Amino acid sequence: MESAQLAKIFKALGHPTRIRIVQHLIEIDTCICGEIVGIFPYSQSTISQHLKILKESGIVCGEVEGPKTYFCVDKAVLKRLKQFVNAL
Amino acid sequence: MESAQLAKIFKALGHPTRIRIVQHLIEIDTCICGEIVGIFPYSQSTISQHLKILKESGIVCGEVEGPKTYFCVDKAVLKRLKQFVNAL
DNA sequence: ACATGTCATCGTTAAATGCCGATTAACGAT
DNA sequence: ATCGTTAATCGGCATTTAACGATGACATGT
Repeated sequence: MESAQLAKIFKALGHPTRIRIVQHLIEIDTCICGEIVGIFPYSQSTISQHLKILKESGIVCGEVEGPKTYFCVDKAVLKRLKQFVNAL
Repeated sequence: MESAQLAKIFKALGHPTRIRIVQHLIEIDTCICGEIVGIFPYSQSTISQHLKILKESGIVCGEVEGPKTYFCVDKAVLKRLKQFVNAL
């Protein structure tokens, strides 16, 4: 992985709320935006924006199912991230 | 480690140049600011600023030795970072 | 004492970020 | 066809970031 792509992932994780979203997604395996909105003291649009950033970095993926979108952590990307960090 | 401190480290690594600075510091073990300036196409002030951000996150530490400052990666912090990422 | 080398900091600029409320889009149920 | 639910996007705002050149601080060599 090149530093530009890695930087994007690190940048995405460079916000407390987004770290906790990722942690929650790993625990829960998958969940919809609305559930995450219920956990944090931020508006729906803000959480949606955070999810967009996480998605764009590649660490999280979302699957549209009807009106809902199911989010989950991309395990392959997470694995690559772990490999990179461990190689440091 | 709490998500606020971790986010700071991730944020610090959320820039391609800063990732490469950290990689270089790990390879070289320790080096002065001027050497890093010579590697990247950025001004001395910009590199100094990047080093400051890395230092403030805790992942890098600098030791003033006369007119020079020797930078190196804080291995304890790096270890904690690895532990956190691996626990994801 | 003075010049040199090394680095941090200041001031500035353009761009990006974080947050919000409001709007829009799309689906499912009535 | 309309309504409620869900989520993405838009416009706006204040703040932060990334980059630069210029300046300042300090130790060392002459």
